[in-house]
Amino acid sequence: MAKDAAIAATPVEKLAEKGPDKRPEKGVAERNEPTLQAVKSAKTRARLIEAAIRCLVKHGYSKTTTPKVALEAGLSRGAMLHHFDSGRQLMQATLIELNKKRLRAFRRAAETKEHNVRTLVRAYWAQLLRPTFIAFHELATAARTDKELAETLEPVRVEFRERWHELAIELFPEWRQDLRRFDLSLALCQNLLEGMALNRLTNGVEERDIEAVLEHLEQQILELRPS
Amino acid sequence: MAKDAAIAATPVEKLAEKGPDKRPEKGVAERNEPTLQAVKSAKTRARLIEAAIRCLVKHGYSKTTTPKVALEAGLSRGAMLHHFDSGRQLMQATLIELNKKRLRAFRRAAETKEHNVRTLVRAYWAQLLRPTFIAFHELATAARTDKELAETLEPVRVEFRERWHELAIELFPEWRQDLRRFDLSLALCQNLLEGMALNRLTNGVEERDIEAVLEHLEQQILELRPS
DNA sequence: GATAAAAAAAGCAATCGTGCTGGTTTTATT
DNA sequence: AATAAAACCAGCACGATTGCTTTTTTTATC
Repeated sequence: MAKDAAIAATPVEKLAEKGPDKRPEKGVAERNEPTLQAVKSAKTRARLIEAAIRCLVKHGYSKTTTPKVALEAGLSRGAMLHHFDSGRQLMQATLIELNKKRLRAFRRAAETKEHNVRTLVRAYWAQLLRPTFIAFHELATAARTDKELAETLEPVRVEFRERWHELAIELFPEWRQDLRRFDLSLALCQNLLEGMALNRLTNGVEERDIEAVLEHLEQQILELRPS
Repeated sequence: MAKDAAIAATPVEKLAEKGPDKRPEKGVAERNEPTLQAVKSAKTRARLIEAAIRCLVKHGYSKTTTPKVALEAGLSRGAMLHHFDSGRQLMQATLIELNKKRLRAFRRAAETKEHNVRTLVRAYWAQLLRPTFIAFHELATAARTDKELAETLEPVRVEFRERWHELAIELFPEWRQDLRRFDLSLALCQNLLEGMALNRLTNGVEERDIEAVLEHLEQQILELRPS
């Protein structure tokens, strides 16, 4: 992928759905193609993004190339560049999709299980073990030295933080009393778990320590909770 | 760098100092070149490794190429390959050197400052903000999908853990009473701080939260301490 | 000072990834 | 069924990187 960063600064929205702009409704001379072809396009785009995610997990960012992604998606490279003007655009779209996935998983976990600190901590930890997070981390790491990726990542991080904040305060409204401790709890949870998840990827943490850390974190958050 | 992984499995020791094998001492017909040229060789190797570290920090792993490293070191690419048979070997040697740097910084911090929990936490945090850790993280991330790098990283991680463990227990011998809590404290400290350091690199954590987390961690460790 | 070895530089072929262009098939609408 | 617009595929040319080989320079010892 890669290629030296340049000017860029593509609007984030455009990346999310470059696809065929669906004309509103009718129009005399205007051809109003509803969305039958657009659906296929969207599916193909999704397939490419999924393939990109798998490649990031399997080969890592540095070895994730456009031919590999196309092959993984079962498409030709030409078709791929028809949907994404460049390999970089694909990566940016992938980053956005990864964020959506993480947020979806979050909300899902919050809906099904009952809302106590333990389940929420466990739910997040479970998320960090999935490919989605691994791929996200690959891109986040690359974004440190890739201006365009960084520009895509920034709003993503903001949204993630906000959504998580919202969700957590929705589940535990009593925490509204002390937002200071609330933020601390979130920061604690996120950084500790993510750090452990990352270290785990390359044997940087003893497997037997994990459970103890999880339990301790839960205890900590409980003690930080207001009433 | 990169290039598909193959067989490899080079002994780690060899990577650290491939240089000219210094003959023991004397020997009749044996030419006993002491180490005058060897010193220069070692210096050049060090220069290359330093250049590699700077490249990792500046460009990230995926864009760290042999020409860039050679340029950064002020050497020709030919000279570089004279000291390291391949770009990958350089990366492996760099990984080992980074580990040494981290351990050195550790011991240094332990020697100068007085030994209380706060200073040790702060010392580690300070380490995580330095280029050494950034470069290390680039290589650790790459190692996840690079077998050879992973083989180099494994003993590195083991040594780091052991040394840190030794040092900490040396500074706080009272902790020997409860190794369980001791391990927990170390895991807590390492994963939380590293996670925060990594998130910080791409604006993944609010700057104002950092201080609160640090203080909370210190408090936590103090409460985990035996007497 | 001569000489041999190491260090450094320069050059070479091969490979690979990228972006793009031209052409083919599919799909949707009239 | 015709047609136009997509989705898709194959192939090209450029640039970059890699590992290796060959040549020059430095350096150390006799």
